Amino acid sequence: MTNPLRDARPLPAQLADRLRDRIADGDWEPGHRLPSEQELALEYGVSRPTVRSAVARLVDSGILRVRHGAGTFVTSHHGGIQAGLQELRSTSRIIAEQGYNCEVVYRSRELRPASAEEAERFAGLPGLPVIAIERCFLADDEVVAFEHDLINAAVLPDGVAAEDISGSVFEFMEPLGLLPVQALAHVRAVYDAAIGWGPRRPEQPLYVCLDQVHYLADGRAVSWSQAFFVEDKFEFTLVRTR
Amino acid sequence: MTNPLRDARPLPAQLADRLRDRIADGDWEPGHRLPSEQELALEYGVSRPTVRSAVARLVDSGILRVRHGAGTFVTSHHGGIQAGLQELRSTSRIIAEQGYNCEVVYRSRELRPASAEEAERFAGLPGLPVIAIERCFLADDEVVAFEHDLINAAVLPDGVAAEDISGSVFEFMEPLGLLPVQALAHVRAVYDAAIGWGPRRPEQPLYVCLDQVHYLADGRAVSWSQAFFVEDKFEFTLVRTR
DNA sequence: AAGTGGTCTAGACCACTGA
DNA sequence: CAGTGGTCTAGACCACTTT
Repeated sequence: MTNPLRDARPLPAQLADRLRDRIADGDWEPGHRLPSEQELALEYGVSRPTVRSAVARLVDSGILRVRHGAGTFVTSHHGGIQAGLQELRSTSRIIAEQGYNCEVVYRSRELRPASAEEAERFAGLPGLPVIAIERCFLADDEVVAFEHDLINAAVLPDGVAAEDISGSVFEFMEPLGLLPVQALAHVRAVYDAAIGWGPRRPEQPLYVCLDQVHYLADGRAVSWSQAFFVEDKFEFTLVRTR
Repeated sequence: MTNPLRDARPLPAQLADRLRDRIADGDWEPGHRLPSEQELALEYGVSRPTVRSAVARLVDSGILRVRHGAGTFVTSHHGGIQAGLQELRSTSRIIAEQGYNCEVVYRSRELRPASAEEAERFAGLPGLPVIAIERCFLADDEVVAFEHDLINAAVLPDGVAAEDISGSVFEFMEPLGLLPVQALAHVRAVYDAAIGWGPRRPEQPLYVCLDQVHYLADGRAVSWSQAFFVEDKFEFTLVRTR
């Protein structure tokens, strides 16, 4: 059976957060060299592969740069909200961690049966109850993303209503023990005036779309999320290796 | 499998290719379970972490699906050219490996000094010699991508001319020992009629742009590539983990 | 030469699946 | 229950950078 107590995040992700915080706090300035992987392993009481995995995450996010034989260095970064594509984080958290004031505005929230196409995403039958959400994200009062979410209501405990959800979906799911641990994402470019809404929508309806299904630790699909990031407001980085 | 070759690719990448080939050959059909990680490790003479790393690459590409406790399964795939974003492969190879006939058409090839902005990408000075290339990729006679490349001519051996380059840039660089091992990529959405050219350009000028700098094993930046993938012709997949 | 990151191994222990 | 994948460790050896 599933053990609800043992859903701590993996060590590399925890360590990456601690290192990210130290950099954000100015503990290590841009250009500065971090302690060696060996030293970090000792300091945090983990193995060197775990340190390497944590560092790799921050390299993906564009925060660190590694130079073979020389060391690991803090990069200085440019415009846009930095986001590593490979790390699964809630949109609001990505925005907030960059020092912006993040606000989430809901346009609609509705419990309804899923269409055949929608149900297929959850490997479920048509008519499966889902909570459909439309919302947008603001960073310092500027619209930076729109998001369409479909939450599989079958995995939610009884008595949860669509109106209970506000702000971050991740923060809503976490106390229920339903935090997604993995997402299978597709990347698309979208040019569609029907996506944006509200008075502050961007002039040009051009978006990077992350179409992703979120999975729980037990493999169940918990949500289907289509996030539309306003082009130029985000800086999506990615490390590709041979 | 001890690895006697000096500049061989990492074992996980080699193993991923061998598994990919076996799947392409129909050795394992969609839906079928692969041998366990332990068995694959024995069969190929590598450790289990190496097998896991290889499998992770194929999961990123959408070719495999892993079910905890049950096994690793071959997925059946849909439309578009499948490409895992995290794996660095040449555009022509991605297309060819999906069974399409890949053709590369060059529009221009030119040796010239880099502008200030361009040189910055290479951490070089303005005036740095670069080879600028414009080309497009066809899969089964259909245009699927346009690409602008800038190759740092300072890393090329003397006597190499812009006209020597044809087909895949990777295949041109490999025998020179200048194969990139890593790319730092930015993902953007682009809607611009100035990108496409030629009689077969797509009706709608909407692209997923991979803006990437390629690095050699010694850390030198060797090329700056802006690849514009025609929306809907590619299926870029990505696994995001917590 | 010393110290750094790059790669890979062997193996331990856990959680999950399916018979 | 046996077998599978999920996670993490300890350490070996190599290539590279710096002194």
